[in-house]
Amino acid sequence: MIMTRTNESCVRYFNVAVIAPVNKLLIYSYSDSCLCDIGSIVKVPLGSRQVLGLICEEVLDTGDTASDSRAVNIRNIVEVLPEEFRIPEVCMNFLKRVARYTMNPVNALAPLTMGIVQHYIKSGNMLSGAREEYLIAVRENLSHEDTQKLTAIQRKVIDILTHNDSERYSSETALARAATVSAGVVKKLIEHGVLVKVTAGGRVNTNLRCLSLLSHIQQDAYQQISDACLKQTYAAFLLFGVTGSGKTEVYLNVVAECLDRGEQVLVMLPEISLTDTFIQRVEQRLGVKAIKWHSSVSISQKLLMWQRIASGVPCVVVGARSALFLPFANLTLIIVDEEHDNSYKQEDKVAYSARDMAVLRSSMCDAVVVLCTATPSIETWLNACSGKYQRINLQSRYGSSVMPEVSLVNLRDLPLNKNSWIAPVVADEIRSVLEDGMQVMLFINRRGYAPLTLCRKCGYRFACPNCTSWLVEHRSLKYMMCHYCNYRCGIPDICTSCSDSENLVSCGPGVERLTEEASILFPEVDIITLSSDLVKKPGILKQGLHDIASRKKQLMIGTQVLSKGHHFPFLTLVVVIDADTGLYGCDFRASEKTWQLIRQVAGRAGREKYSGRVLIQTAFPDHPVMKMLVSGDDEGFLRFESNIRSRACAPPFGRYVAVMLSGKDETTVWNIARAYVKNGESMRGYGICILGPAPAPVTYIRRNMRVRILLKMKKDIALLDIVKRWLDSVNVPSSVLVSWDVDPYTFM
DNA sequence: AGCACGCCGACT
DNA sequence: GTCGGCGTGCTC
Repeated sequence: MIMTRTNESCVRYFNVAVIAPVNKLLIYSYSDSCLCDIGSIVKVPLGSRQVLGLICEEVLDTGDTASDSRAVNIRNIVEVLPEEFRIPEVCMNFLKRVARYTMNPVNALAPLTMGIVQHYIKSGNMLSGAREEYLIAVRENLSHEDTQKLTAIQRKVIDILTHNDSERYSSETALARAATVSAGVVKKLIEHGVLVKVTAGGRVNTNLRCLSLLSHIQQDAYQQISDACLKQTYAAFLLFGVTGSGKTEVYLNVVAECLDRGEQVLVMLPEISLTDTFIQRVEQRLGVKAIKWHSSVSISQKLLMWQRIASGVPCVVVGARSALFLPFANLTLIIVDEEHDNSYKQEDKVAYSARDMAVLRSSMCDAVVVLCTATPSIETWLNACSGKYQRINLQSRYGSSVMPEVSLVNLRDLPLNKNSWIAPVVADEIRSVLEDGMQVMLFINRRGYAPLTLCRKCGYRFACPNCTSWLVEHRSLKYMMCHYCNYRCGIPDICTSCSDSENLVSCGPGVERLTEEASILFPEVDIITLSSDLVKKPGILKQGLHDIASRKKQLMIGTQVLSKGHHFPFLTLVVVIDADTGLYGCDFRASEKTWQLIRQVAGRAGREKYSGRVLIQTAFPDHPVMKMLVSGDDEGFLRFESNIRSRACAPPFGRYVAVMLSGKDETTVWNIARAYVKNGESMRGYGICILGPAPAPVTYIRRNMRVRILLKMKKDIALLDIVKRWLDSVNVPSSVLVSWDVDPYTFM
């Protein structure tokens, strides 16, 4: 708490990040010094209305030295929200660091931390009955005598809870059903305190714990991380383990220990569709109610959890990247699962990498961070090589399963038939596996039926009227669609240009077309097709995965949704239909992405007693990525790829900042871009190299012309301050939108 | 985001 | 001369 100076009669001045599109901090005054400090959420007047704001720093020299503060009329803070809405100091420092790193004002970042509070205030402080979720557990230290007093029926309930370790019950009726008693019995036991409701952040009930036995290798890994957590200082780990090596079991043991010590833990997952299954696993293993945090959790639930997290109660939060900005008061461990996954990179609004920011967050609060993956990003792998992260290997699969054998199908020697994307030899393989009663997965990273439709008579190609992109035919959904702006129209039967109706052809394969081919090749087989647009409703994916696990479906055809996290015991053959998309494109991460994706998909095969095979169809069998996928030489690939990056001074050896300008009027956009480049010449003195302006690869999106400027520099945070000044140096009209991305992932 | 301010065309 | 369209800019 900052002391009030006696000569100033208790009036204090603060820089406030208001929740409004204002790109700087505003000064407000407050006259009751004890209630308000850095991290307080306040209501302030802004023009004619009131908005929420976050107190960022105290201004000690107003009036005298700050020349502009005299010119403005400093208004008073209207209200300070109660203590339970205060953002802890570490979180404030973290926000400021992220703001500097991403070259944004704190205003732009503040909603990430306090957005839910804003929702709550806006809705008139109404909490629409946040029904608290819980698990039912037997009271700790229930004595033998206590049990003796119970009736036989009541003991049935206790038995269910104590003997069936891996099952957790989250409602009275579910437990009653499992114990074949009436709900009243369970209710009475709760009333008498024999059973308790375990809520999120509640005291850890250790007799609910059921950790599995670890192998020697897992035990070593666990020990290293556990020891680091005990030291209460920052440490970063790369937990490098092939799919199926038991990474999760390793870190769940550490999570359990942290909770026992009364600490807070964050587990980040790349995909929200994975959280429910994961939370179930956490709750079964650790016997605690986990806090779920992602976009589809209700506001009232979120607010309740937000306050609990801010109050510092021990808890485990499982969430998407947005959970990183929660007001943890006592965070000691962050797990970043599937650290290589590109969905950790947020690209709209404020661009940031949740993985990198998780490392930063840990280092700022003396926490331990564990990056888990089977296919590390080059960044993480190099940090592990240099000793910045401690590397832990889990290189053999748990139990008896072995890594699948990978081979290439050279499409140059074995060309595909017309309108076919499954090579005849591959079809034979698939058939023989299916005949053995095993499952097959065909992987193609393209949604829809066909990526391009053209007229063979006049050469017309169906393109989006608003973007520089082809319209993708989605035959099952009965429309053509632009994957950039969501534009849709009916599937044409005549050419837009020459009105010919005989010569429209679909070019290239998508999941739907592959399904069509497979159902002709294997008519007797049950096929399931999974892609993000076919599984929009949450239940459908779950049902689909269930059908696969129960062997109701033998052949699965899908996009990326199939590559992550799932476990199919009877899957023994994985076919990568087109490994080459993007491999020779302009993207400097193309090799890395291809390697990660194929390696992940390959990891789905042969995870239990049946060994797996992977076939990769490629026209470039000599490409180093393909060669190393076959040899399984992960380390070799990572070394090879980092050598290339090193020579080009590409990330992570140097830093890129991508700047994108877009607007309806081409000339204005180009003029602004040129003004930026001209002003940028002065940055060369700092070793900042400026490239462009150039039209973006997707030149138009929603009729907006897009022009790109790329900056290359050394990795030095001070340089970003210079770049920020450069970004402010051009007067940009509101018709042009300027956005930037430090450490960009894609350049589209 | 709102709201004021100002510049320009249409209309009493 | 005055009303009102919207593009531009500011909010402590």
